[in-house]
Amino acid sequence: MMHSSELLKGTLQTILLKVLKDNGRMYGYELTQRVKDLSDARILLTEGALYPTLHKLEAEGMLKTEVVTIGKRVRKYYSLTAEGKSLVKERVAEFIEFINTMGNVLQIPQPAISGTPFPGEKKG
Amino acid sequence: MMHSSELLKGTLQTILLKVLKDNGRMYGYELTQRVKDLSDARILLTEGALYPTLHKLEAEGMLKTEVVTIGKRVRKYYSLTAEGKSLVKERVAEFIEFINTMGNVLQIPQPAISGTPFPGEKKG
DNA sequence: CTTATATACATAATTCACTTATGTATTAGC
DNA sequence: GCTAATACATAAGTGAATTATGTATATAAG
Repeated sequence: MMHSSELLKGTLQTILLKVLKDNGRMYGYELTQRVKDLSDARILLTEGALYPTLHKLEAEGMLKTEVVTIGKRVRKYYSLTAEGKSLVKERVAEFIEFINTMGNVLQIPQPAISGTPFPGEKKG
Repeated sequence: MMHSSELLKGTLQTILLKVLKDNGRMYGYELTQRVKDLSDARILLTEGALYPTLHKLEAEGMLKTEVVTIGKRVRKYYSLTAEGKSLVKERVAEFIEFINTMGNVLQIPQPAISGTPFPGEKKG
């Protein structure tokens, strides 16, 4: 899923489901780009993780697909099913509980969790 | 490391290092209890994950040990080396960056990350 | 035109942090 | 005397990821 950080493990399904919820129907490559943008290039999805995960979520009935041909290119659009929408809520709630728990264990002061996206970064 | 949540993966070293920093020298079993307390029983370290990780951190020079005999019981106390202290800072900073990044990707509103430990839970 | 890069999908082999299972031994509670 | 808690340790197995590979179209640069 990513070059660095062991921490991303276990977050892939949550990320894909939530980004699909927020953006409506999207195709695989588009998802990688959206996540790259949202994370300021900190999370770079690899195909080896992405496609098997999408296939799995589809097989489980969380996602439905629609194949669209653009010229000679084939795109497979994914969107949430009713079950999928329910799963997103669970997963995001679980993630929030996780960070609150970790915040207590690691004794992280509140100001450390900033409202500002990517503070202190430089352009260019 | 835990029954539920795939999310804990990759957090074990960070947890152990930070709890050792905050509590000084501790032994393995004590660490499992401290983490259980701090997490309101949400994070239950298993020995199969705990001991190999402690051994690895010791082998890497991040922890030093001291064996103490209490009656006929043997306790192995772990504490941070100078290198270990430096590693804690890195790891905690990395974790904070991780949750800020995830907060942006998942579009989690600030109030969701509460200053109150374990809101809404019930006793007993 | 040719080459490199970006777009777009897919799967197989491998890795590695974890879970599960197992083993040993002391101490405390009923 | 039995069970649970304390206290350490390691081996086998799992599964979500990485890495590697494959196919094919579109575009920009030389």
